[in-house]
Amino acid sequence: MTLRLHDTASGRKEEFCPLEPGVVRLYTCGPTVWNTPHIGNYRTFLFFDLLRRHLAVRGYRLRHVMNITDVDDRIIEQAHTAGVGIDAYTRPYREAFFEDLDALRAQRAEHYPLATEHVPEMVRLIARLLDRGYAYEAEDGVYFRIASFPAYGRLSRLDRSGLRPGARVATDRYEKESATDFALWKRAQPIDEQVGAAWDAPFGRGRPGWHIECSAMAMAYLGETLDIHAGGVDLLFPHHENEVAQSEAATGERFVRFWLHSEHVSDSTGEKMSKSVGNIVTLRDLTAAGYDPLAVRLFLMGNAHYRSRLRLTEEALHAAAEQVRRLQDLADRLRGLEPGLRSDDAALYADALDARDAYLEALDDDLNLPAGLGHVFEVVRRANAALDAGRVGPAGREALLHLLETVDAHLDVLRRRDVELDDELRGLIAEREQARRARDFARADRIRDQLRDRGIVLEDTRQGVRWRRVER
RNA sequence: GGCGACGUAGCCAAGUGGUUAAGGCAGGGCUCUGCAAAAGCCCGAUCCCCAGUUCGAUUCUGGGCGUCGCCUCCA
Repeated sequence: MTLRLHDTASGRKEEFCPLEPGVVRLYTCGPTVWNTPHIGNYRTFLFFDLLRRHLAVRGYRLRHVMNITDVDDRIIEQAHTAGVGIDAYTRPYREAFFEDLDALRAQRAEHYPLATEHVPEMVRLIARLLDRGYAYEAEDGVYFRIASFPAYGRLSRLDRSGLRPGARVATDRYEKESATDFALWKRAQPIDEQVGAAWDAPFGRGRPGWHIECSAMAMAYLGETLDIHAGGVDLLFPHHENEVAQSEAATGERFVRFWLHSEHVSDSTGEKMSKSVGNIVTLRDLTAAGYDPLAVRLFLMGNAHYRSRLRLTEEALHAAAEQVRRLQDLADRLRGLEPGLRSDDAALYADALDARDAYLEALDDDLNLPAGLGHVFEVVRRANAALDAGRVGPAGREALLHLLETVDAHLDVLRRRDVELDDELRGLIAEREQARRARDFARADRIRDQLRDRGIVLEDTRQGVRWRRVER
């Protein structure tokens, strides 16, 4: 089976094949570092992670670029209010972003270019657009002339005549030929100078518009044509539409071969999570509530297909946490199995291999991880039953571990986080063991309840006591 | 107003023109256990409504109802 991906431009799943054999040029829209990202942002970033990992599973080398927008209106305003430059203002958010990516185990892209470090590339691109007549200078900046690009609106399927008239014109502070023309360059205002957000350019000192940043950096690192450009659906219009217009107008080449868009996360009522609505939940909120980042990872990545909306609820998060635990526990059981002592269940061996094929096939079908996990958990159940019955031998063990390894190439939840117990908790567990050996079960149970209240659950097994942390 | 998506068991969710509509969570019963936990077994669906196409539709078409998104900064 070949990898098929849903391309927004065609509206269909298309067979994926990179321009250059074996190498994928991937550009993904990264964060604007003006504030703490919320879970919705991370869903998108984990979608990128899933895409990356599956491309790697399919043998492609990756050239993945993810921009970091460190200059824009909000950053300038916030920095000014805080009385610092934009670099100082954005630094903590940039650092927090990478910390969160690590906590969620998102693989690193090959490049994370900062917008402020690629202004010359943007200036050159704007100059090119001016030369070719696709852009014009106005009093307050340089604009892209949408009327000069007939294909405008094709990607997002928006008819320009259908754009709601009025709103944008009435509120826009900038002067331009047409209401829908967008800024490539904004002339420096005093506030920009104060926070260090102004650069020299042939067409006047100023700062880049948001859209031009992605085109310039994508082309700087990956060339004029990208295999895949991905982002959240809310970027489809106008951001990606604008990127296509300015990039293709400048180069005359096709900018993107595959457009991939991931859906939103909504709150428990079904409304889109966004800063303006004020219903955002951050990763920190969830970890503070006792959720394992790996459960959050599985929830964001695998609870629903990336093109359908994901509703954040406690039940769904708990379900994800349980799935992580079940996978980890099965892996532990299999690793701890003494090889060679038991006979194999032939059917289970076949099931494990079949499930692995079905899993990979689901991933090849537009990254359908939820469907793939369905195949996997069916075998998880059978594997546990076989382990209970002592019917897992060397071959079955290998096949099952191979299946888990395959799944973990995407999920990456089997490496346990190092969670430590303090001496007091350790002491309590030892004390309970002593009580149990003395058959003082009342005392043992009391200690167990005590630990449960502190978020530690004990399991007595043949190999001795196991403990794990639980939510809250 | 324009464009679009979705509506599958208590919750999340995959999927298909036709033998039993994946899987997870939650819940109930049971096995195992000192008791638990874990694990396993058993238990759950008029596939939003109506009409049409078809030998046959949850799956296709049309209409309705509902939810949501984009058209403005937004992952």
